[in-house]
Amino acid sequence: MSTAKPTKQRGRPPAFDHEEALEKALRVFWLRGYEGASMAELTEALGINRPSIYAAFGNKEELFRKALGKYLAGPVAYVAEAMNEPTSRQVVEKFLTKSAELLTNPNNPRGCMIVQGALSCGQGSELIQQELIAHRKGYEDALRQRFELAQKQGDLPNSVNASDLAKYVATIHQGMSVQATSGAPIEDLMAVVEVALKNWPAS
Amino acid sequence: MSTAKPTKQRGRPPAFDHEEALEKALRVFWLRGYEGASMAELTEALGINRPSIYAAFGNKEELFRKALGKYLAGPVAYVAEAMNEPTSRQVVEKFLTKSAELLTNPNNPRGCMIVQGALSCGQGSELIQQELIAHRKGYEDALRQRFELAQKQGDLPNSVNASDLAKYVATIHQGMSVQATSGAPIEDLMAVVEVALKNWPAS
DNA sequence: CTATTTTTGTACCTAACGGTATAATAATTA
DNA sequence: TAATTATTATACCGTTAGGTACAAAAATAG
Repeated sequence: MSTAKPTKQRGRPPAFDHEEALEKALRVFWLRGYEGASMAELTEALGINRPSIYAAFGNKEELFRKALGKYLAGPVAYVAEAMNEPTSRQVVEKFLTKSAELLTNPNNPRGCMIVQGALSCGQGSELIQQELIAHRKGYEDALRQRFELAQKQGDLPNSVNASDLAKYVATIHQGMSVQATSGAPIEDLMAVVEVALKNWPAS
Repeated sequence: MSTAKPTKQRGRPPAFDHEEALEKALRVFWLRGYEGASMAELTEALGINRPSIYAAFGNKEELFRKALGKYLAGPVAYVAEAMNEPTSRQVVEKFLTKSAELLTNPNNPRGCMIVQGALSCGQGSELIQQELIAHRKGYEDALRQRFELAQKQGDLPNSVNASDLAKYVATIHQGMSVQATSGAPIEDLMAVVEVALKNWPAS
């Protein structure tokens, strides 16, 4: 069967690019959080009319999820890369260093969208809140698994608890996100990373 | 001049206690954050009518500030106490341990109100956001000063940077607040504290 | 050229938001 | 008891929230 879609579409052509619009929505949600971002501000930022947003993305919740997808695939892609570093120490160093860069990058809103998107929220946003919690746990779990691998490979002592260590690194990352939102410059976050890594357990 | 106020007041007696009402408002703001807490939910929780709230506390912003005052004077009073510990190591141990207890206490909402009250927020809440940032910096600065004192007293090496160390501890605390909101039990936070303290610089 | 399809733009919906006018109520003072 | 004072309770204000009905517009298909 031929599912190759024809280049010529039937109706009136869309006046905006979905990916560009999502990129703009991402910036608003990143800055304001899920609840803090109003549809009015989003409409303004996307430069397209409200019914077009709803036709293209569903509703505010769906728009947030799709913008979050862009966030995961773009600015946060370094996390998966960091896991491929040869040793646990290098994994953490890369993860935290890249985090410090992202969290304070002047081209972005400050802080991490997964941390701040819906940390405290009103009664209507618990679903989004839970989804972000799940994402945070996912990253923490990836660290834990990587540390367990490191223990098998022998670059991390078996005496340490991989789960605790992962939670420690995740805690540092989340704290740095708060620090970035408070205005801490990258130098300060780098200093924190250095302190945090000063005594990394080595075999 | 006699400014001693008479025990008998003039008009209709208030039907609620200001301090109790503030305590209830505190719980709602603590759980929901500044924006996430609606006046409807606050009115419900306080059990008094809306005009009475406005008459007693001004408006939502003022109510938040007064509830925050209760938070600072009550649940968070341990921070000032922790500074009186004899050594910098003990200061941090007490600060972080007590934090872990508070952040996960089942009698409270999860997490720290100063961290989560208005981390990301909409356009109307930047003032509250800035005030909470100032409070976070205040605590961090208290740690820094305490560490500088410790260096003078000789229980902390002069080679370390007191400012960086304070930011490190504040980052751990703020990260633990996020972890608590994500559902981490106290044991996990205690384990993080242990890792964080494992190699505290000693003279 | 006409019919069909899809998106756009205007204008609007209901509900919830923070906040308040106003009158009834319950105490004290004279 | 009558006047005064402060608080309560009802009912409501204008604004903003997220979301949509509907017709005009711009393309393709026959």
